[in-house]
Amino acid sequence: MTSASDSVLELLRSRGLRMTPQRRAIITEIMTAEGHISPTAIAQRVQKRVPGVNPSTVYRTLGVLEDLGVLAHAHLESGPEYHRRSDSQHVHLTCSRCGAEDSLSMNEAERLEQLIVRHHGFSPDLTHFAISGLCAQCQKKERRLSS
Amino acid sequence: MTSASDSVLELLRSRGLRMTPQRRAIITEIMTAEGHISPTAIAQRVQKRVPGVNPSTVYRTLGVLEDLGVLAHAHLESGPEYHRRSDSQHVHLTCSRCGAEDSLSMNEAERLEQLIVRHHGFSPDLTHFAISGLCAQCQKKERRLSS
DNA sequence: GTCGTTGCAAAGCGTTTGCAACTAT
DNA sequence: ATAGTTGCAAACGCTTTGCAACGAC
Repeated sequence: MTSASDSVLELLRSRGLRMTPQRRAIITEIMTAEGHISPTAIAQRVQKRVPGVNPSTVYRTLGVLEDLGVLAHAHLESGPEYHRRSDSQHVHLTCSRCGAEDSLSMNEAERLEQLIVRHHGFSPDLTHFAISGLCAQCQKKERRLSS
Repeated sequence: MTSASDSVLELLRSRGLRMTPQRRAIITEIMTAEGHISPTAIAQRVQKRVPGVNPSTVYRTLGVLEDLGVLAHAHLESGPEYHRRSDSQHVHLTCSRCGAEDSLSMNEAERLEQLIVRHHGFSPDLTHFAISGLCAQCQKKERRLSS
């Protein structure tokens, strides 16, 4: 976590960018967050640690970190979510009925990606958009309703 | 097209809802649109035919039609897009580099869906979110850059 | 001292909502 | 006449922007 911040620091420096208290707080927040987190949520959490950090600073920092390749964002039903690029390694499955979230391992995802690339020449990144559908429980409920 | 509007009319009636000139215009626009179309675009096009139609009416109508099962929406990189539910039958592939759009046939999509449902019990709807990635051309360009 | 960064306030954009007037039925 | 529907204007939530003050280097 500290080491993660440090390597980001180096990256920033190498591009003539600076490490400020605000950036440090934002980076810490994301590095300790589990999975993905929305810009708004980051703004709120950072506020608690370092009062006075403006949302626009959060957005600008997220942009910088994404350009540097430290972060990436994905689109879930609720909107954009950021995560460390180093663990983008899962595909979001979100149930459109109950909102439950599950995920595909990268192994499984890669098999799917290979199928697509083989037949289309298109090389998909299944982590960028979520996959919507019905979880096992809700499938049963739907069957009950329709019968 | 006329028959499509007519069947929607019946659906509305059967639920105690009404067919107004505004709705007729919106329905016509979507029924003649190719593939998918954004709420904003619908609003603009409808404006040209029937000046004075308010965007909020468009949003409300889209909601009604989606509840009735006539329409569905998908999430592309540019935001939500509506389409006739009857031809939701393709998966959007969008190139994150050049923006090119391609699509997967439902045959291909179903194979993928089966793979997921088999291993996860989760029944995906691959039409709801686009799939991001690199088109064949952009893959080559990326390779050139990184070498 | 330089130049990247921040906060602020304002504006942007797409979307939603309350309400009174309207109109399809 | 009875609801459902509309336009309007306002508010919404998220995000972006211009700019002057600030602060990391």
